[in-house]
Amino acid sequence: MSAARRFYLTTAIAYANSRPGLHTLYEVVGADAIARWHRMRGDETFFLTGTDEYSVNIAITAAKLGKTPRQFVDEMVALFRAAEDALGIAPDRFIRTTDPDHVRAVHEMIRRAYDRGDLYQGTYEGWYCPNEGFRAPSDLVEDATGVHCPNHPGVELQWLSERNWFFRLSAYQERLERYYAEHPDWVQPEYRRNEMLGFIRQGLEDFSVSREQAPWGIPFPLRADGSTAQLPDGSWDPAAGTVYVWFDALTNYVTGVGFPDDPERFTRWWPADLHIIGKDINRLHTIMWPAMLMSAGLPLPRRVWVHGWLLVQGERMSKSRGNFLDPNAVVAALGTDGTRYVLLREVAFDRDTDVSWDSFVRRYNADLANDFGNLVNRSLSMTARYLGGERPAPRAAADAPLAAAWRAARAVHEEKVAACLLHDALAALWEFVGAANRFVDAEQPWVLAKAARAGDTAARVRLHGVLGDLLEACRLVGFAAAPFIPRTAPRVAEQLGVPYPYEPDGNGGPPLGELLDWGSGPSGGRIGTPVPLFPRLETEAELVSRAGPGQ
RNA sequence: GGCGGAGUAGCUCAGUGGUAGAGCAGGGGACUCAUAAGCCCUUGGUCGGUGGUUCGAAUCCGCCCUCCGCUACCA
Repeated sequence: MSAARRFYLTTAIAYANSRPGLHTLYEVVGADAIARWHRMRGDETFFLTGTDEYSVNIAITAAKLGKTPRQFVDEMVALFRAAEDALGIAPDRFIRTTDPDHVRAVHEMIRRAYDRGDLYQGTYEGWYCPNEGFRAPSDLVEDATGVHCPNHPGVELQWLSERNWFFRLSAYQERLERYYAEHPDWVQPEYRRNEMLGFIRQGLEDFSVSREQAPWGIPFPLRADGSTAQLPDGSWDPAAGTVYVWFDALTNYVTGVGFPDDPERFTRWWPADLHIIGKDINRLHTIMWPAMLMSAGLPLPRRVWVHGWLLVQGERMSKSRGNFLDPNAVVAALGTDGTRYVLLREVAFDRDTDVSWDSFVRRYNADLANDFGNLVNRSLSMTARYLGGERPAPRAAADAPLAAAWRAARAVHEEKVAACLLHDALAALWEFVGAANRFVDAEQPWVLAKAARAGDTAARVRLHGVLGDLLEACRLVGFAAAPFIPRTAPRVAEQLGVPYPYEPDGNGGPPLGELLDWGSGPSGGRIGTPVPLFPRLETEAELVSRAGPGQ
């Protein structure tokens, strides 16, 4: 492990068209855990997340509610931020595409593309659904009454033709292929990379980057002749149109670290180390975005991680399907850390996963209440009862069976976090929790305590060693899992009677690695009061059976 | 249609040539420090189908069935 370095990671910005769903925040929770991991390791970390707020749909929705688009998105953003607080998410910046510095960044990206010769005016035409915008021909259904949008079959489609700016993506096919070849790991998991490579090899078409008839958007900064569209009073000529989604949304990643206002800060943080995105926007991030950056003369992100979806009975959890879970409701039931743990352990970060309340509750009870929570509680209770609350030191690593198990678990855990396989990372940690629970039953401290009370000195020494090892195991898991359960980790430390040197967002304190060596905790002292960390939840079935007939 | 992937215990999955595995769920047991938790044992699968290769196949090859991902302007 090298000395502190800088680590910049981002999530996709969430579309602020309605209240947040758990499936949207899942990605942010995962990114937050990775960000905390880097902060605690001592890396200088910048974690960016935020909201995408411009679109025709948002303007329409706001109008239906009798609000201005700005009022509407302000309300949605407040809901996103509240839900993220409830989930313990601590970004270094929450960016909004409506932020003033983002407008400057978008304009600069467009100017650079224009200067490079990658922007030209052309005509965009196609079937337009008033509810959804332009639809690809492959997305349309045709019947006797004509062509319809599959999502709004009753709405009449219009054939629209607009004069728009286009980005010359076609010119980047070769450069993208070369970049993929020279950076084989830059899109992960590998099968996602292969999909994109296949797409590139099919040939790339230019894409439109402006709209004439979408007033709720960032003003397009250029006129047809390339001159500025800014008016003498500083405002922008509406006749120049607005920026369409690609430049508007993707640019947030550079805005977030100072582009173009603060070149020094930007140079320090860019390129991003990691973009975390959902599989539905892979193409935007691994084909269009790199081409845009090449056009702007900027380095490309080092890695893009493509996660899967949360499914409900095999179907994608989504706002439009209406089958999404309210993050606040889940937090109310499982707690902040319970929700974070269950999301990141139960859902595989590299593919789709079916979820349900039942799966969440079972995972919470099995892993948090029964395995880890109870391990901490039983270890502390025995220490209080048998040793009067004095915390014994763990045995030397060579003499402690758990030390070897820890060494193995820690190595796998660190490897899996680095590989973004967060579910596997937690599994490695919990395998060690299982080893600690088996250790308790193998050693039977209650038998040792009885013998010690009867004057058996060897039993007394062994009791101290066993309980010292157990408390050490609890400490190590508590700190290693802290990026995933950041509000519980300090409580673990407090109950164990050891200091917790990190700030609420994971900054400060020594490099985490120093605290994860067996025996690296403070010696001596007393434990705190044992309090269950994760109260066991009753399943729906248990509640029903307990109520009994006629109740 | 093209390219890619997957079908293994009730559920989620691991297992790429040598007598079928894990976790959870279900059943039984011994214990008692603990959040009626933990620990031990255990029920359960002709490893999608079929035909081959091989001394031997979940594992390699052919065909078939089913499912999924990608196949450009909703974000």
